[in-house]
Amino acid sequence: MIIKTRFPPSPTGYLHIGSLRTALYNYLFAKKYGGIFLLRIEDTDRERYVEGAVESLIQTLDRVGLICDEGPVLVNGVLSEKGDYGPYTQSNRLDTYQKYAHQLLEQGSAYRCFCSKERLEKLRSDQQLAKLPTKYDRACLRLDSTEVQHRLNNNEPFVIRLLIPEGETTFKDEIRGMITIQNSEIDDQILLKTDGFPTYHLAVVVDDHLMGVTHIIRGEEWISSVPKHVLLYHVLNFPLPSFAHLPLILNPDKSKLSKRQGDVAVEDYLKKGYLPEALINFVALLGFNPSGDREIYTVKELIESFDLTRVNKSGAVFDITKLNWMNKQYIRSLEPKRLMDLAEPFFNEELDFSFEQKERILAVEKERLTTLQDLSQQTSVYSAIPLFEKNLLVWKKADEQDALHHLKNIEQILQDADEKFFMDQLLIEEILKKYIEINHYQNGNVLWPLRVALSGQAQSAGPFELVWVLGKSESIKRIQQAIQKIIS
RNA sequence: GGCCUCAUCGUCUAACGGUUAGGACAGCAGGUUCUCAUCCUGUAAAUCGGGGUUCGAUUCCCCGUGGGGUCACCA
Repeated sequence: MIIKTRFPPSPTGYLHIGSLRTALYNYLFAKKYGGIFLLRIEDTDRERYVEGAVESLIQTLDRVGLICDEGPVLVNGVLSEKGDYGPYTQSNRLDTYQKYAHQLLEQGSAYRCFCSKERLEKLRSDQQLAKLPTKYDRACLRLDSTEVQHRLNNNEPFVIRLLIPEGETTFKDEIRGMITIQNSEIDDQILLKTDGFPTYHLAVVVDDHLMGVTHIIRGEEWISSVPKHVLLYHVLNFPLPSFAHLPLILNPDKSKLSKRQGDVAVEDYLKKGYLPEALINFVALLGFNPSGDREIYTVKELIESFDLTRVNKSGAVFDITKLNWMNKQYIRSLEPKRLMDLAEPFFNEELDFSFEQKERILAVEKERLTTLQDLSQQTSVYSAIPLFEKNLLVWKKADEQDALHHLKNIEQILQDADEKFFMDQLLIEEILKKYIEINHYQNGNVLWPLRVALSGQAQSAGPFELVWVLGKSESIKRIQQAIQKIIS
């Protein structure tokens, strides 16, 4: 049997962090067993329809590397599908759901309900007042067939409800074990709405079966509706898949992760300069741990070590400070080309750096970045030197004359150096350090004023790096300006 | 409130029923470095409570307590 997992988002226009983890775990599980990762669009709520949401969803999944094996794909920006079980968008499968809903009607496993929303709301509020469980009272189940026929002839709108039998329902969750619930606790779930669209419950069961899904891995918020689904599988005579419900990702106050308390959209984090790799790594470890004392894992390693039985049962707080740390790790260690691809959009366009300059700036500044967004603020120094007081040029253990002396000498060294010198950061360091060594100077006496002359800042990248990025003429120009500052 | 469910440092987590309860992030204190960022060292910090079972419970069972989820013609 081929393992098939699925990720069925409702297209709301953004990808929730929790959904990212759900998608990732589905992906990891499928890949680990050589299975199929399926993407399905669950858009049966037309009131929440968002134009272009599917496209942006697929793009986001693409950016974080969660490419589905089956389902909707974007080819040159145009939506199409791959796989033999389509369509993979539920709004294109209405006939299928209706067919099964009517089959259940004929079987006597479901019934029509003509109750208005108003009546249902009243019923619910009365039940709440009386502190009773809120359940449909099955008024329409008691309608005789001539009455039903009469209402149908009158074109009265109706929904189709699942008739929950007596007894209890037990199912196995791969993470939590056996769970049993009394059927009397379950409402006669609406399967087909008045508009002919299915509810989640019907659509998910029908689709998962028809599409050959073997493992359902999703958030814990679904656990209470599993019994309905199990009952549906039973009356539809479908074999049961495996269920695994993931613990929730939490706000710092331990409630379910929500807007209000920070960003929840993957797109927001990408926009802020968090790397896809970091996001994936971070989210993977929210609720799962391969074994022990490691934090950084490649996707390949995650696939190898993924194990549903090692997924935690309790919720995990989304801790941005740890994400920041991890993002920093990835920025510092990512392959330069990949990093540049990700970082380029974050350079301030007004600064107008050449690609080569960007490469050097990134090589230098990546040591100091928490997110790529920091790039826009931290790089202006390479474009123009900020204003600064001449006192800043003086090393704490020296004086103006000392600074002047060294700046002049280094200016001369740079003047005499050829272009090759400025191409090689290590060579720059070697030559300037030699100047310090042979004259028995202290590092600070030379490097502090040089660094300030080049950056205009008390805190910046090192002087060798600055010379390398700024190049010959700009470096010399800045040193000359500093010299003037002291003299005048 | 009913039902379901969960429970190790502030946070993410590790620990065949036997460990001085480990690691990471954040914190604090030092150190390296021209500054920043790194890096290094050290430090503080947890098994929710009560009963069992056992020679021995973080680990198994029960009861509390606390948290969370869910109770729509939303997914």
